[in-house]
Amino acid sequence: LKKQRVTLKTIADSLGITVATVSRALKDYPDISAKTKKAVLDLAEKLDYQPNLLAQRLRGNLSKTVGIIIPEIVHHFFSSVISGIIEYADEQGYSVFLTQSNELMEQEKNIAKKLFAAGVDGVLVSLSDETSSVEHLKKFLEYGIPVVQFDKVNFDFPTSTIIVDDFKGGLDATQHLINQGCKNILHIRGLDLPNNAIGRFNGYKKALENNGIPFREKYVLQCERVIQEEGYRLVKETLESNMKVDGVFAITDMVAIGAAKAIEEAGLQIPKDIAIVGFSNSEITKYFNPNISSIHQPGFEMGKQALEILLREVEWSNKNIEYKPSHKVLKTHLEARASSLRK
Amino acid sequence: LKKQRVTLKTIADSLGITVATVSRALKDYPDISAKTKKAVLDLAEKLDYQPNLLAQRLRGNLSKTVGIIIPEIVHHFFSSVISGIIEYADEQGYSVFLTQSNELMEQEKNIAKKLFAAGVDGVLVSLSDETSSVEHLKKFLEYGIPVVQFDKVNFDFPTSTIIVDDFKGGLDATQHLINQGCKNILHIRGLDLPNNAIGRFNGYKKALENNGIPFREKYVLQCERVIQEEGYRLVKETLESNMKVDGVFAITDMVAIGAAKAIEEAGLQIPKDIAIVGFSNSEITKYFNPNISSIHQPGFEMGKQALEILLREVEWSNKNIEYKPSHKVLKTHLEARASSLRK
DNA sequence: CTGAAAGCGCTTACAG
DNA sequence: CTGAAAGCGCTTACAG
Repeated sequence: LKKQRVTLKTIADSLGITVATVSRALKDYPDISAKTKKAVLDLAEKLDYQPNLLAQRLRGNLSKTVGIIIPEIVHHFFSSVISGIIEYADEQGYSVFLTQSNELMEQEKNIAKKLFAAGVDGVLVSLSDETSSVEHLKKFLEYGIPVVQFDKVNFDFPTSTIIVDDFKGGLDATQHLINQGCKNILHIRGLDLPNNAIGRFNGYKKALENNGIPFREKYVLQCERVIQEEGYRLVKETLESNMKVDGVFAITDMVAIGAAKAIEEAGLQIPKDIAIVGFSNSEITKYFNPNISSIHQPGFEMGKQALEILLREVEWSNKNIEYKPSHKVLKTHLEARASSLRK
Repeated sequence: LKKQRVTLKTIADSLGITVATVSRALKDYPDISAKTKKAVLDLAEKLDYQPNLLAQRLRGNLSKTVGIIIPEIVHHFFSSVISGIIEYADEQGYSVFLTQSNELMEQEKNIAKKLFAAGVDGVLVSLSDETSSVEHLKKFLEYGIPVVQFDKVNFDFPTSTIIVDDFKGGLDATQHLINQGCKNILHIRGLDLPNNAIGRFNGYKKALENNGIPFREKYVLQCERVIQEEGYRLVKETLESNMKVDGVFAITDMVAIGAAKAIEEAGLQIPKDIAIVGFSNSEITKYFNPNISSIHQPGFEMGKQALEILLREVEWSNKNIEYKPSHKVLKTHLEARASSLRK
């Protein structure tokens, strides 16, 4: 014998009034008599009435749901972002429709359709590494559904963005290696498209320039996918080719760890022979031996702020208020550890 | 100028028919004329019609949403579970309402209320370490909303469960240490309540018994919280007390890493002086130096299967079919690595 | 073969 | 102060 869910009707019938009155009493409308209000509130409390969210949302033409498209859930940085989003969504009475693209543009397209069908009020997206066009996301804007891009964004797509200062991160990482005496610094970069790969690369270049170190194309290696194995492969090949290397700035911590393995296998010492800096300051940097220096990226904060921006725009959109996309850049900082500290 | 969402009415008006007919045409009802059907399908395609999920769900008295209560999102094992859940939910046309308890019973209670209000069709829950009573989850069952517990479960609560074989894991881990020549094996256990802490502890005990090694209370240390720092603190204290230790079986990989740090700081060698085995086979075990031996736990698989079980029960519940809770135990296996292999 | 009607649970402008 | 009615977008039993 299943219990039946308590609705406005349950309360109304039991009190001999209409659902309209019950609804108003619960929502503290001014015109309700004190007596009725008390009766309704007491009974609602007693029966543990919970409004049906689906009905409220359908009626209000608002789903109170936001979609998130993320490249990978099993990932320290992204799961931190998710955690920030969920916490703030909860505070604001929003539900979150979480999806992952697995870094594939095709999946991103399918997901976009589903989110649209689900009637989300807004979308938070971090683009896949493959995403070369954002056609599949334009539909949201056409229907007045705000989109906020975070971490991996396309600046040609006119939405708000929130990223970390990848340029500054790349600059700081490289300057730190130079300060430690490195002169032949390898940069293992990411794919062509993602702004974070570009920003970090530009920071690397600028740091060399600032210190009068010539930029050499062959000191920039590109991952086919941003994974540990690629860091390992690229550094192994480089060391076997007898290129002179005394520092490595890797696009991510996992790539840095791959590099570290190749360096150790070559019989070289970290940081004495080759110093290493990664990016993200993920948990793993503190457990790998040697501890990996890294650029800290505030994931939780990014998630929270991305949703703040989005919900503000959702409100504006509902009120038909025109707004301009905003562009936020969160600060990064270097956490110098054993992998680069030569002292 | 925002575009308006396409509804059945948009199509009906444009074709001069009623929404009922449009609905039937789209759902491939038998009685529709070929001509009407084609006209509707063509226009729906052209306008990229997507049914309003809220309306469908309200009408069908099914939210097609399941709630997940998880202790921590930023956690390798749990994020793998989430990933498995989301993938299968997507296949089945379900949405997922993801929440985290932060290992706090109080938060778990609040979350349960929210999930109920949200009208989820079912709930997947991994209990917080603190959870001593499941009163807050009973309401779901009373209303015919199935609950499946995973990983950290309470067997007194009559729902289906899916866990890994913690007993076998603890047994294998300890037997392995014994095989490597350890005779004085420390077990760093988790809290009193979680079944996984109990199972692993019992496996430890049984392995000692199987090998005629006496069980000694003082070789079992308990974490106040299951975190790295506790592994460090407990092992450090033990070593300082001059207790004889040549092996450590830790409740989790992070606790094992804390233990490893304490051992190294004491000037002892891993695995020569003290061998270590952790639990979960998280990513970090492969990057820590020395690589940490661990018991593999299939997170993605657990998430997927938990949802499979849940959705089956949701269906039964909707059809008022009686069912008995099922209890699934996934296999674990040891991944022996440098931290315990003495050769 | 298709329309008219009812209803899922809610909210709110309109009456009285 | 409260009721009656309409409507959010859908589905489906009932007519014809």
